[in-house]
Amino acid sequence: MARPPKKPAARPKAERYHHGDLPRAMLSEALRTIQRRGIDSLTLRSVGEKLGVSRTALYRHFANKEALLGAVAAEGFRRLRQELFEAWDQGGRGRAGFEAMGAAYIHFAVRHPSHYRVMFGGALAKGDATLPPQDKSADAFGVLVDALVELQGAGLAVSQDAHLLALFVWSVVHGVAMLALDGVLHRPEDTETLSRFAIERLWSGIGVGMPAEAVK
Amino acid sequence: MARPPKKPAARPKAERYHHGDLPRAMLSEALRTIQRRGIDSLTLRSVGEKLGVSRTALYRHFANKEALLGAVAAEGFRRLRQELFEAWDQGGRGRAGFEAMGAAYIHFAVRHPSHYRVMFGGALAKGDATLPPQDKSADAFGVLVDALVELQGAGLAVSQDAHLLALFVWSVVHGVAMLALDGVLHRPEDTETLSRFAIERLWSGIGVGMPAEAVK
DNA sequence: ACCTGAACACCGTTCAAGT
DNA sequence: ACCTGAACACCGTTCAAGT
Repeated sequence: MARPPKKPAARPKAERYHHGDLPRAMLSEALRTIQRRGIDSLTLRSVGEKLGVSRTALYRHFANKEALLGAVAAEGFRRLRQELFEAWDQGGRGRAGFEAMGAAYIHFAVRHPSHYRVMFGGALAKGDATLPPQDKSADAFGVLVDALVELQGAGLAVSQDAHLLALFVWSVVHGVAMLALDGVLHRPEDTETLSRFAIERLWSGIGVGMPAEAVK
Repeated sequence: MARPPKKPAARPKAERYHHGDLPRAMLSEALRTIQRRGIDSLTLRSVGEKLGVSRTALYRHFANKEALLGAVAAEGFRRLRQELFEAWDQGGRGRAGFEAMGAAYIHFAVRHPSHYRVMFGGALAKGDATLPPQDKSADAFGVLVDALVELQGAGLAVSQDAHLLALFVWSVVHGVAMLALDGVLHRPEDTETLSRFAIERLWSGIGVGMPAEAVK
């Protein structure tokens, strides 16, 4: 009423995001919410509010909520891919690297339970039509296939279809991760114990070499 | 207006369920919807409508929608438990029985994808407070533990903590099942191939006997 | 080219009221 | 003891309108 508004003033938050990369801001805000309050707390309204933007602004950049979740999933596969490769590479790319990669996979899921759940059962499950242009899960999977091929080349892994081997390895770590997230493993040590056991058994089913030393 | 209603008449559907077991009718209606139209189509309104009952009648028998889903999950574990036991028992309770049990697990998940998803990630994940009185997943798990103990007694399985072994086996079949449901395995044959491979590798990591015949 | 505000259809849930 | 009907708070989404 009283004060003469020379500049538009106010709109402090809106100003911040109008010029920036709104799609990216929405993605990272969605990620934040999912990680900290769970998937049920993610509403388009809350995302808009947090970003100082209308609740329908999202539709200028994403087809709908499902598309936003698809972007969240793709980002998850991108990060998983990187963590897997680092574990494999820094682990020395041998047996130790392989086992580090398995542990890193499970660790990622346990550290980001809600994000991990969005990565699966979401866009992936609804048929290829709604998949993002490049399926980011293929990237993460590719790291695993590459590792197995390299192990085979070094005579460290069984020489069988690498794609099938990789699917098997993925099944095992995915299964352990899901059981952990589903609350079947009640104490954190249980996850650790199963994780170690599974990866060790996995190697003795995949790796070639010592004839399964007697289990004492 | 015109016709004099001697008997209450009408209310043809309501009459049918007032005396019956409404909770059970609601559970099976929910199950039907989930199996045929997916979890997103399950609304309390539709359940009530199908049963000729108010959409809030459900609250007389279940705490809320989540509780209904918990009942759906429990029923799923009950059926899974039975199918696992039958596979194990009819398979001869040896190596063949064990492998039949693994195949039956994956088969159950593939045949009832939405139901299987409700079984996990739902009530199980939300902490012990909301779990049903007796955790029905323990029953299905118990069948697996019993089988492993029996295999150990017959000298067919590695002598190690049966609980840990069972968790490992569960991880593998759960992982294969989830990858199949998540659309990672595109063709049905892929599921079959991975399923067979995983169960065979599983046995050679769990069973005792022939020293891992050379993979040709 | 990007964003808003009102409106719409549809949820789960509560609660006073009925029988 | 069991069920109803209206009401409430909260969704995702559409669309004409603004800049």
